[in-house]
Amino acid sequence: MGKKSERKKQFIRETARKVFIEKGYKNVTMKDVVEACEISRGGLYLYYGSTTELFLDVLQMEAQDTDDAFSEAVVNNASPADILALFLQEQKKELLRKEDTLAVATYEFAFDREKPDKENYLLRQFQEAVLIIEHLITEGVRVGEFVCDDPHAAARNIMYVIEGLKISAHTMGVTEQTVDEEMRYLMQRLTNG
Amino acid sequence: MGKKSERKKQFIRETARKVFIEKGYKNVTMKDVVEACEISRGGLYLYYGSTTELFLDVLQMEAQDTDDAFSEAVVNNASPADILALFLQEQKKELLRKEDTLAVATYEFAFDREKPDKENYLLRQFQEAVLIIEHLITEGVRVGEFVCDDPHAAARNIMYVIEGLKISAHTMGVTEQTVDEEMRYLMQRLTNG
DNA sequence: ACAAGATTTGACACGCGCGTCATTTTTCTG
DNA sequence: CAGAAAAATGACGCGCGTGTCAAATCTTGT
Repeated sequence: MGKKSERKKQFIRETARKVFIEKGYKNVTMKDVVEACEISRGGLYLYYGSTTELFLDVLQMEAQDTDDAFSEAVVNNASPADILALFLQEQKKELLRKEDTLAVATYEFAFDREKPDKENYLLRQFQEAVLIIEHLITEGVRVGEFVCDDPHAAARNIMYVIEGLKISAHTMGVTEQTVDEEMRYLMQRLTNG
Repeated sequence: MGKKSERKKQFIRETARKVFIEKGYKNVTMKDVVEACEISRGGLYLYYGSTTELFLDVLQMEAQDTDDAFSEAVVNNASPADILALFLQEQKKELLRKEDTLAVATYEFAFDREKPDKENYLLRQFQEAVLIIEHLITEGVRVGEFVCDDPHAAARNIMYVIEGLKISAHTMGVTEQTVDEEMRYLMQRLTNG
């Protein structure tokens, strides 16, 4: 495996990502990927043995990226309230972006029940986010920006709301206004008490 | 179509429901249903032309049932706080029942459908629930049980949390304790202010 | 330039799910 | 009870997705 091979594998991964975004998880066939990549059937199997294998690799790449984004957000040391507001804005953008997200594919994948929970991408993301928010709230309380008895519960609550909004966005449709109202409600509760 | 036919159709519907619960939506084939019903392939096609048609019928039956359950809950005129607590308990039971629910199949189905929002089962359920909760909160405020500035926002918030818990239960796993804590958090916010 | 090695191709065989329909079985009716 | 009508059967043809592999093509080293 030279760097040539690695580059091609990366190309396939990135192309497949677009396919998963467009068609979800279950609807994607090797043929779809082959055509999107403009390579041969056998060529694809040289790198990935199944759509599942491919999707796992795409997810891992995605996790890498979003982890970087998280780190970047944490580095900025504005006030906790500002950072939290920014975080909510990011989430809003993400969950309203129906045409350019792996969310549906990821859910579909998670629904498939016969596989190890070891690599549970969703859970990991969720727990990470809870930790970050909890930390923000605790800081906010310390500097007097927030009022909150139980930062952990509050953080988890916020994440459940976001999960709810996310799944709602992809199953029943959610307007930008609704999301705004919900986000405002979340912030307001922290600032009021 | 005599009543005999109708009875058989009902039998197929109920049997198919179990299959959808067990295998989700996308993984169900006509063969699965045929085998579960112990009828012939052609026999099934006499009643349903596709798994989609079948699932829609199952959903409709399900909606009928839960609507009845809702009505029943509303009839009881205990105090708003009690009714809300009861409602949350019901939701908890429902979302922890991983092995006996159409939730996953319904999500999978919702992911597929692009156009007909007309028959959006999830949205309808959600909006109905918001209305009920909003009403409960308003009543609760009136009799002094609850403190809440914006019952509509609060109600919607509760439902988003429940949605978040629901999807979490089926994708990352949620313990009973977690759900309890979350429910308590929701109630507490209404009683404190 | 040439051969050995590495890479890529796409035709192929296989399995599966679908929807049909000629045939058989059951039920109805006079 | 016979004949008609209705209901049920399951074998069949079709399309599609899968994974493979011998052959073709491209890359190296000399």
